[in-house]
Amino acid sequence: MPAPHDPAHCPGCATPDLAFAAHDHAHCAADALQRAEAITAANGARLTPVRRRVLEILLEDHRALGAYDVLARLAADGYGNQPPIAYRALEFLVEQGLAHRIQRLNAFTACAHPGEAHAPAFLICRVCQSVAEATATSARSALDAEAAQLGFTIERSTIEALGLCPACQDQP
Amino acid sequence: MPAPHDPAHCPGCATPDLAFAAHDHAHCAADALQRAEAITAANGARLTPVRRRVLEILLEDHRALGAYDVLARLAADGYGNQPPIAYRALEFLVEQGLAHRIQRLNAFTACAHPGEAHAPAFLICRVCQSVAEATATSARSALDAEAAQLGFTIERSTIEALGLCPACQDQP
DNA sequence: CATATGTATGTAATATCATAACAGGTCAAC
DNA sequence: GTTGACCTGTTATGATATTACATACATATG
Ligand SMILES: [Zn+2]
Ligand SMILES: [Zn+2]
Ligand SMILES: [Zn+2]
Ligand SMILES: [Zn+2]
Repeated sequence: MPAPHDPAHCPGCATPDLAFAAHDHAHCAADALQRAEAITAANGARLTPVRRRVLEILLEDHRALGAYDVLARLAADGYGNQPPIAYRALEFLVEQGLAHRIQRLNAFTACAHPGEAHAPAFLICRVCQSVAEATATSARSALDAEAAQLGFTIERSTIEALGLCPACQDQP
Repeated sequence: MPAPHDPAHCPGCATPDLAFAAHDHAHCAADALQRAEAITAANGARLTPVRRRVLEILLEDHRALGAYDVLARLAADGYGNQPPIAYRALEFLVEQGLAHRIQRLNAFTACAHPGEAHAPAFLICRVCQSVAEATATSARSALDAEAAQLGFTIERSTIEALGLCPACQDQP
């Protein structure tokens, strides 16, 4: 088990929204898993083996996986291979704030900021399929303001963008 | 054929984002259809009977319809009843900027500002299912700025919000 | 007018994504 | 040790979307 560490002094943790930047992803993933344990415990929820495994799979890289992709991986690991197995675990992770659903892709990705209140925006590279979770605080406030003008109360928002990540802009 | 009119002096046209406001929706829809004729003509595209009918169906109110809902309506009108009939017409309308896809609902809605460059945000009421197309210019700029910081270039964005429209907030 | 070409529509088959409903297992509280 | 809550396994089905190919229509050209 990795030693607990202080995010404020960790080079990996200091850089936000690092999906597109070179970073110690093993650290990134291990840290997320460790937080997941703490968060679920605090919520009185159980991070069971399947659920934990699904999170590990999502954490393998900064991409989004469809439920059936996850399911195939689970089946290979000896878990059940029927859709509800994957959908239930994914739903749990989303409820606990450990994963997000990407509407545009009908897919799921691990949350980059578990346990922190945040308004995420997702930047999806149409070439390499990587997905970065950016902070959309200002976009979200602008949206709230616009909605308020029309008398609409926002409960949940979806902010996603499709385009080219830094790496894929350089080799067209 | 309705007489052409000057949007700047038309009460219906003067109020933007009127989905939630009481308005002359017949005017709203007729105007959109008339614009659609002009836009497709200008683009050298053909607003054929099916395509026109699909747009009319979407314009019936400020809601989003699934492809199969549209398809059922088309079939009732004597058009083909296989999925591609609906999907192709919808795709055409989206390409021409006459309709938008609502990712969250797997559904389509008529564009409220056809022919105008605009960054739309969709406000979806979870009670009455109405969908308002708001202008998300400032939210979109904020998103562009955040993306630019990460070196990401946005090509298309999806901004959607789920919540309560003014009418549904009053009767909970 | 005849025919070639591009574009639109009709249809069948299939792929992909998602949920309902129920059965059985685990675990802790009582 | 029984109860009840929750989790997992399984079957079946529903909802959304695309591929591939055939046919019909428009219009451009000889
Ligand atoms: Zn990482
Ligand atoms: Zn997140
Ligand atoms: Zn209207
Ligand atoms: Zn629009």
